[in-house]
Amino acid sequence: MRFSRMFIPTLKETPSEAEAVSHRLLLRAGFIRQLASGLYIFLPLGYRVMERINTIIREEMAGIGAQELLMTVLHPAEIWQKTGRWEEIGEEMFRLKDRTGRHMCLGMTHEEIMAWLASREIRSYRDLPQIWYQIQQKLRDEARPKSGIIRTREFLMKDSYSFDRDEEGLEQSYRLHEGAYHRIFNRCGLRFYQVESDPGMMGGATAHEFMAPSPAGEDDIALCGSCGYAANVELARSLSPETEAGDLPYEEVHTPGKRTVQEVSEFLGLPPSRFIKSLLYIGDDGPVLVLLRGDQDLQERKLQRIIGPFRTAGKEEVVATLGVEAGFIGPAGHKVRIIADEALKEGVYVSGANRADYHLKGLRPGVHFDAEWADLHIAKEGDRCHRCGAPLRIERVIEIGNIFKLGTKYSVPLRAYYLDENGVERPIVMGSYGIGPARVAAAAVEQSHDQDGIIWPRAIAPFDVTVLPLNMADTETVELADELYRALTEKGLEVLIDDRDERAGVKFKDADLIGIPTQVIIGQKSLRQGLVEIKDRRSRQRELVKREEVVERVVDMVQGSA
RNA sequence: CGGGGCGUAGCGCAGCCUGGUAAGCGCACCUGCCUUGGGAGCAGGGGGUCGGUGGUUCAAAUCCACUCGCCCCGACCA
Repeated sequence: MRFSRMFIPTLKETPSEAEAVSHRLLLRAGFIRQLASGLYIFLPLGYRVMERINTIIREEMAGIGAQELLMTVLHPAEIWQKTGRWEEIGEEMFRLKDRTGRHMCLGMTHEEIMAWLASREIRSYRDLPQIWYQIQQKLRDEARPKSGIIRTREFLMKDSYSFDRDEEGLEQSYRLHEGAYHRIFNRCGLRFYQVESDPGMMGGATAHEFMAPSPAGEDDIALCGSCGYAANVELARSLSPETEAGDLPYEEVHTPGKRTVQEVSEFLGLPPSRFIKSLLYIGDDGPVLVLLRGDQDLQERKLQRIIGPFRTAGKEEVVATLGVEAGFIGPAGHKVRIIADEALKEGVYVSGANRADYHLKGLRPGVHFDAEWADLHIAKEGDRCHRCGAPLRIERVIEIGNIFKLGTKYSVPLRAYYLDENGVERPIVMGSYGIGPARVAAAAVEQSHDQDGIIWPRAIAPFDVTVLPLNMADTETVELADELYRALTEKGLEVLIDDRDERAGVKFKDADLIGIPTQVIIGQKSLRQGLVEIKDRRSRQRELVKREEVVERVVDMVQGSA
């Protein structure tokens, strides 16, 4: 491909709206353009990267026997109504009517449609198992699109769905995907973790996410370097640091105006971990008092899993429900449901005395109050692993893929049943598995760049090699460049030749920005000695090679580390 | 949806507080000369209803109201 004929609008300056590294670089290097909030156009370079990622995905999906198909973007409402998600999902779903007034939506995922297809076509256990996948546009009216290509309203997604007879079959399909995902992300050159995740509204029990570490991410994961425990902090368990031991006499103390743990802690000279935080939430089934150790914070997802949707209680609600104002609430003597974090099971604590301006020392769980025990706190850096006790670390990550065991959540309402050997009708057991190719690309840029630009992993770079004839006015340079371009292309490499009539500096800057892994630089000075320079974008190392040996050397480089 | 910020030429910005003499700079773009190993130089040139609407005023990029759009933090994220 000739640079002069390819649409590569590079930018010297960063558009002001771009914050995330991947957003800035993809914009500057001419890979993407923004159409509106959360809507991005992939320019030729960006599209090439996406296609290379998709090719890797297709190869690995084929490797586990998955079959590619293509569904529609527009869905009739009835199918979504059957599973209840038409109502469950709020404003995030784009909805519209066709000309006859029929309700439709734009597909944000395809569990329903896949199950619908299966319900019509799969009759017998002999038809199972199946794995169907597509690489299809998804639309979600995101509350807050952000970070360039990482969170958009319209995005490409590889989504596959497995159909099995039973849990055992599902387990196998799940493992196949797990393996394929590891191969895909490795081939794409990403650093990533597989972590336990919250199945959430997808239903089902087991779910994992594939997470690429990056400060531009939106999730945090907890990792144990010792036993390998890895989980999204939404559900990560952890042991809080031991609290200071020492008995406290059971007594009420006057704490005028001291409400927060911080204030009372300083006032009484005791560490926050000796306190019980009492927080009132209002769930669908009424108020719930949540108890946490003073040095911990509530992981709302964990509470939600126990009591469903909830909100914090207002000031008046606190007084009306508990008879005391916030700041002096204690765990004892209330009629509301009380759920306490497990970290409070042992020890002697200080808490509110249920009386304005007073706190209570010497509180013992099981003696002075009772509660349901649950894991409620957010796992923090420095907490210990609940499995092996080693310290946990927390990392910020981009979710690049996920795998869910769905079970029969979609097959039952959509009547996707098959007949087993005994002629018994059984629901198909499903799994669903996603990968966001654009996030893979963004994560690659986030993880692999320097001051000058992108450094593409070889397997997903828009081109394998770029040829830079520095002086287009020099016939010998141009001729050699063309010759090398042809020879490299014949070797099966994707080559971009910068044939623009630009100064050397411009070509160097653009080449580094765009991030093609190997640069072949043809300058007059070296050429007079019959030498051509080969530069590795990542290491920045240059080597001078005899002009006859360039092709062989470049092919080695490209294939060597691919 | 709550909080914050920003809309002036393709991009990055100044001007706004203190209304008039304020449509300006750098880059990019076009023409010519020159130059060719890290975003050159000189000369000439094109391009902007100052996001939109309404108001205040003799006069609005500048003040006021409304509105649209974009970004960031949070909530949400099937």
